[in-house]
Amino acid sequence: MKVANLVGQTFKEKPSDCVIDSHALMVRGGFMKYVGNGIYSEFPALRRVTAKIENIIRKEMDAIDGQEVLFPVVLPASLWEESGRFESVGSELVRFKDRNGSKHVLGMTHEEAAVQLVREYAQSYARYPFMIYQIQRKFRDEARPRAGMIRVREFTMKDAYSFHTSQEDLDKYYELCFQAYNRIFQRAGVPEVVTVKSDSGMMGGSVSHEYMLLTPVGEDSVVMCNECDYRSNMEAAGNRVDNTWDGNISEELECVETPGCKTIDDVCAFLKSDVKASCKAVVYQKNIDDKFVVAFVRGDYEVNETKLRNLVGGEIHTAEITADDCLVAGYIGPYGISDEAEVYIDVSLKGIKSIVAGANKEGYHYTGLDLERDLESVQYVDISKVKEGGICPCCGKPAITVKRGIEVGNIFQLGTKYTKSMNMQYTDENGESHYPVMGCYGIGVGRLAASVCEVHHDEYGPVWPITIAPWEVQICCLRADNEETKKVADQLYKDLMDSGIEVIYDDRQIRPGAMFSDADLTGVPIRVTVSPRNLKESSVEITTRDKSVKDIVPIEEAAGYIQNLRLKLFADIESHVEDYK
RNA sequence: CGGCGUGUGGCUCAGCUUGGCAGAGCGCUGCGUUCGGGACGCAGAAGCCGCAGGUUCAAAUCCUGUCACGCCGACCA
Repeated sequence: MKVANLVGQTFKEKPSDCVIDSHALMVRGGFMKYVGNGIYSEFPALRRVTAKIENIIRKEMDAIDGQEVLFPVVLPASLWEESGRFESVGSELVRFKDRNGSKHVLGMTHEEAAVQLVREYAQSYARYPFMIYQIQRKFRDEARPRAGMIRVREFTMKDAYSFHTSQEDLDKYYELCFQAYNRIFQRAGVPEVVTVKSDSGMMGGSVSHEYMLLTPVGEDSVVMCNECDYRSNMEAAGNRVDNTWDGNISEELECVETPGCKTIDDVCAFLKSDVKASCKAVVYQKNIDDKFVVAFVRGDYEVNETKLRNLVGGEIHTAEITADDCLVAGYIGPYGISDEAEVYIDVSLKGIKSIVAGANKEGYHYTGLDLERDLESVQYVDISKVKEGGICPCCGKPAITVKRGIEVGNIFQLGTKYTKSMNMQYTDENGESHYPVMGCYGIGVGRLAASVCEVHHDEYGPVWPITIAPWEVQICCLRADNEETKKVADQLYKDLMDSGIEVIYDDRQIRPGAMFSDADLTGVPIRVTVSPRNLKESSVEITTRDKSVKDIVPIEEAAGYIQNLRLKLFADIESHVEDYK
């Protein structure tokens, strides 16, 4: 391929709407073009990257006996009505009617389609276990697309679905898939992807993990322990709080006037008390009947809405409290609260002897509240967000750290949620019917490409790992108007192509600065510079995009040198790929 | 869905306060000089100033509405 013919344009200036580096570089480098909100087209350079990622995924899925299939993008609503998700999923699911008025959806995930595909086939236990997967476009009408290709509405995803006759068999396969995923990310050149326990959300099921690429621009919070292997995403992270400090002593319960103090900071400043010994109320309402749900956490903690939602057992939304309600906004406390509200008390309040809390009366707070002494009964639940420096729920040391990450993949144990609702059964050895248990496994292809760029780039452009780079070698022919130079570069291009190396060749008659800048933006790992200056020494210059190699090599040795360097770069990445245990 | 902001050649933006011929740089086309980190000169093409309505002799500029996009939040496999 010649740069001169490559469809896609580079830009010198950063587009104004690009906030993160990978987005700006991928637009500037001619990798992608904006089409609409959360919708992008891929130019050839990016398509080559995503195709390579897809092939890495394909190989690893096939290695664990996956079989590639293809589901439709448009699915009849009736399928989603079977599983109940036509109603339960929010407006991310695009629903529409065809010309006959029958309802359809755009596939945002394909559990239903997977069950539909195999429920007749897999009626005998002898067919199990098996896994099917596809690599295909999905559309999710996200509330807020952002960060270029990292969070989009239309995207390519590999989604896999496995079917088993027992939980034990699913466990075994889940572990296999867990390892296959590690290998995929290692092969894609990002061994720094970490796995975390996660909340399974709308997918249902119990066990699930997310694969997170740690980067400050990530939109998810990852909770990690510096002392042990504990890792979790914020939603699923258990919180432990140490409430043994000097001065945590009992005091008398007293109702004091706190005029105009509606926030925790106001109250603590007014009463000159420690935030640690305060109680914050966060009020929600149930979506079904608007009943109030009051969450009490220690003043310096935040509510983890996912954990609360799981406890409440239904959807909740932030409450709007009016004067007519049973709650007094700004002065809500656990002592003397209306029994019309559902109350949850967080573990962060456990063991505090003297708490400042709202008095459920306009302008008043209690001091000296001891929940275990003053309330009839206290049941502590875990509904707060973990904090930096918190206590690890695994090893018990105060070594929790919170980092940002991009979720590049996830795996779930679905159980029988879909096989039951969609009535998929098989007959076992004894002639009895059972519902198979399922696992599902996803990887966002475009998001992975963008994430790799986000983690591997410098100020001039992406630094693609050779396994997913759009090309392996780039030839820069400086002074292509010079006959001798052009001849050598042409010959090298031909030689490399003949030996099966993926080469992009820049023989445009542009100034060196512009050519180097464009090459940096393309991010090809190996660069060969052919120029009159090097030819004086009968040599060419060979460098790597990450600047670790910079050599002057005689022309006749160049092709061999490049092939060796190329193999070395592949081997470097392969050395990080773990074998199956 | 709430808050803030932005819409002017392909890209980055000025012009809007105080209404008066639609501008610059990059990019693009041609010619010439240059040539190892985004050169320079000359000549050129390219604009429903987001859209609709209003005020006015006159609107990119003022008013009203609307749409789109971005950021923060809510939400999210």
